[in-house]
Amino acid sequence: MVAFTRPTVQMLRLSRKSDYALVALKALRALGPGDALSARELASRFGLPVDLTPKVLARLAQAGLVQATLGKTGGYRLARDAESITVAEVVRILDGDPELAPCREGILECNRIADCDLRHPLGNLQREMMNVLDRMTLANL
Amino acid sequence: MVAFTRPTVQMLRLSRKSDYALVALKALRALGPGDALSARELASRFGLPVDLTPKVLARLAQAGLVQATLGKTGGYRLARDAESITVAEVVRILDGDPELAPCREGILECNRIADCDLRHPLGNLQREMMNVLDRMTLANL
DNA sequence: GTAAAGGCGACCAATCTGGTCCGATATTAG
DNA sequence: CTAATATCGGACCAGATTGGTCGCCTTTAC
Ligand code: SF4
Ligand code: SF4
Repeated sequence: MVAFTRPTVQMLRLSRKSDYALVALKALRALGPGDALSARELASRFGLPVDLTPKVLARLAQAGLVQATLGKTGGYRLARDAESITVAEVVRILDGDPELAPCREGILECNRIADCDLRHPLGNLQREMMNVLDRMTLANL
Repeated sequence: MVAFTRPTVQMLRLSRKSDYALVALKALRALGPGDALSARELASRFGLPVDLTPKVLARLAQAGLVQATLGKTGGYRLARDAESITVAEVVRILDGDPELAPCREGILECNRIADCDLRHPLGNLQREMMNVLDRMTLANL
């Protein structure tokens, strides 16, 4: 019953969580020095999933990117300079360290993994890609 | 019954099809000028899925990366210089043009898409990423 | 004490990917 | 002619990941 189910490419894509995280971080960055924003406020302001947003923020807090204040008037604020927060770091926090080559997908392991002349070049590629994501900071995005 | 089901990150990853394509292309590159390899041979030599390999090769043939020879002694060979075949091109052929930002996931469309100051920066990032993949040719991988 | 906030774990539904199984046709070597 | 190859198409399903929700608990402001 859906009009256009354009199949979407999942590969080489940012996860939704990372996207949400970037949205939230960007909002926190625009905050005054003493202010804070609650997860609920962030969610309602940007239309993010209400129950998922706190989880994302919590991960960021664990990782030390944002600082959480408990209590009734609590909320989140940036814990570090916006210049030191990169897209790559956010991705690592929320999705884990990605591997470009699909050598191990879940339980499946590629049977050529022992002797494959593709792994190392792809590893280099991956590092280059992450470097790109690492050069993009919260400040200049 | 599986020992370590390490959850794998699907994001920022090459699809299996693209991986297979690279494996096959690399093998074709090592071929003599007049020789060719059949999909069946490629599959058995590298342990690729027998029924999927012809499909992948067919896509590459459509795109003009490899040349298919019909008939009993047919097979595939590279149709272009290895220097002109890039990882990015293979990905585009097999998975489509990836978008870094998950603005549209299938039917879902992000509700902030109209006014989002994240899209354009992420678009730039995406272009940079694809440039990285575009600089890696079949020759120097 | 109460309300509002964060933290955490478990769970379920939607979705995508990969892989398989079909079938039919054109082409070429031998 | 026969066999083996490529081409094209589609339908289908099982596995895995992702995203989203629910529920309960702790902490803090007022
Ligand atoms: S073929 Fe090589 S690169 Fe691709 S998955 Fe297997 S081991 Fe990794
Ligand atoms: S928030 Fe912006 S970048 Fe992220 S999906 Fe929505 S529109 Fe795209």
